Amino acid sequence: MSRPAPTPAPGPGPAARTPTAATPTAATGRAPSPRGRRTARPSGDERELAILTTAERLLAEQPLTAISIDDLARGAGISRPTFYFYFASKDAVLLALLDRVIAQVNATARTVLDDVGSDPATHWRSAIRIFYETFREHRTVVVAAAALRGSHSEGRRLWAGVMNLWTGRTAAAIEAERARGAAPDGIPAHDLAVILNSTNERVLYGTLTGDGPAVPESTVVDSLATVWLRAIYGTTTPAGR
Amino acid sequence: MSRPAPTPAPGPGPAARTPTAATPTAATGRAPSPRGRRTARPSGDERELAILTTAERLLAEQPLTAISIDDLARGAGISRPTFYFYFASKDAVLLALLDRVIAQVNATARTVLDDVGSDPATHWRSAIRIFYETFREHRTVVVAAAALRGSHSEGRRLWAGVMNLWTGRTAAAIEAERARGAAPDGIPAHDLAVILNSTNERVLYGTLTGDGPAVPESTVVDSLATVWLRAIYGTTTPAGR
DNA sequence: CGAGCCAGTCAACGCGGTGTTGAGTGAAGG
DNA sequence: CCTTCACTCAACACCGCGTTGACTGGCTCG
Repeated sequence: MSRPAPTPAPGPGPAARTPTAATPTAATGRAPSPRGRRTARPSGDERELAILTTAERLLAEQPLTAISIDDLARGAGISRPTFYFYFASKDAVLLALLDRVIAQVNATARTVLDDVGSDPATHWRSAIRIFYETFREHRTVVVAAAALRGSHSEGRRLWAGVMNLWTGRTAAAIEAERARGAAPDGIPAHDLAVILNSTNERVLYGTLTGDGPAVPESTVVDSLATVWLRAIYGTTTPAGR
Repeated sequence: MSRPAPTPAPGPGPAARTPTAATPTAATGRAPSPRGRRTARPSGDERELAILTTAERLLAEQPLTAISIDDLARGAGISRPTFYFYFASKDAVLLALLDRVIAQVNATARTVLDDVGSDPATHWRSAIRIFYETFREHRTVVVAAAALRGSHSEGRRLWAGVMNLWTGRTAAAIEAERARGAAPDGIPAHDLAVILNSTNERVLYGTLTGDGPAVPESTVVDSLATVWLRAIYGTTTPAGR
């Protein structure tokens, strides 16, 4: 009964070490122990962080399903029941990890992409590059999260949120380009934005995991950028014969 | 010890009911009982089929992880140990299901797409439509298989095979179009093929599951076709300002 | 300063799912 | 008839999960 109540973020603890960087992100586990912990007793945060880094390390070698909670606990130097004091489940750990990645990609994107773009080509290209770099840097987490998405509703929701944000921005940018007469109509801007962002997600995933046919790392960004430009600015094709 | 030896396909049984339609597809489970069964004692095949249909039925309501082997066995009117006589694991069942879908999409595609195309636009469009129809018809299996792909190496391999086949065809068709001067260069044909097929996979998945931002069912095929045409035939963009 | 609270910890338990063993049964078939 | 072989299942061993309940040691407040 000493479990922390469903209070997500009580106040700024002394140490600035809080791992879950941004986004509200509800807890994962069914019932009992939601994510956060109340006070800032130092050892506590260290443990939480130890769990996260252990998870990231193990994920580099094996899929989430092959990692037991006991592995995570041992890796962090605690017992299995103690693990549950910090996280409600394995999934919750991965979700916390994913939170950090999402926060980073969003933050980076904001600093670079706020201007609509004097030169559209480089504008779109740099947006793609940011996605690529962040995915690449945290590939283990991203790959594991993609797997989670298939079976875990909370994971799906989280990912859907990210995609919504990005397709929203993309759609707005496309509409702006259309408004100034630079891009043709033909597909609703929102749908086109969904398609292009889906493309990035799937292609980058394939390139970074390397299963199935994939685009080589050295040229993914350029190839994707070319497809984006053609899809956004290209006319509906003469398709001659 | 009466378990069937690792013989995948011994000879054509009397009944033409063999469920695993095409592709060699090694067994899934770690060690003991690989997929097939030897002779054609009728009750045997019926059982195997009963398991498959039960799986497909249950998948319509719940994810694979929520389905226990006992559910499958009971649904087919057998006990749990007996289940293992037919399949090595839950995953093997899904893989068998997926085999059928793959065989169907490949077969359908072959009948429709063999000619290079008098009218490119409709050619590409009908290729996309076939994918869409088949995905749609077996959406539960496809969705479950996509989830499996994240954690199961055999599932990954199977899916990679399909994608290889399709990107190969697409790349060949693109190169043919380039050869006759109808399409420009700019991206290696193979890479473009990978990108476009990845796009289809991800977008159709999103549309059929409905999580995250998605393209409406009524227009997916058209929108995708437009993107394909622009990506294949569009020039590298004037991108003016 | 002593009482009490509270973050933090873990041995031990119960549960549900998995895969295996070993003993059967009944129909073909020599 | 007696063997063989496809097929079946009760019972078992095992593992990972999530929970309980008891314990500890530092902090705070009367």
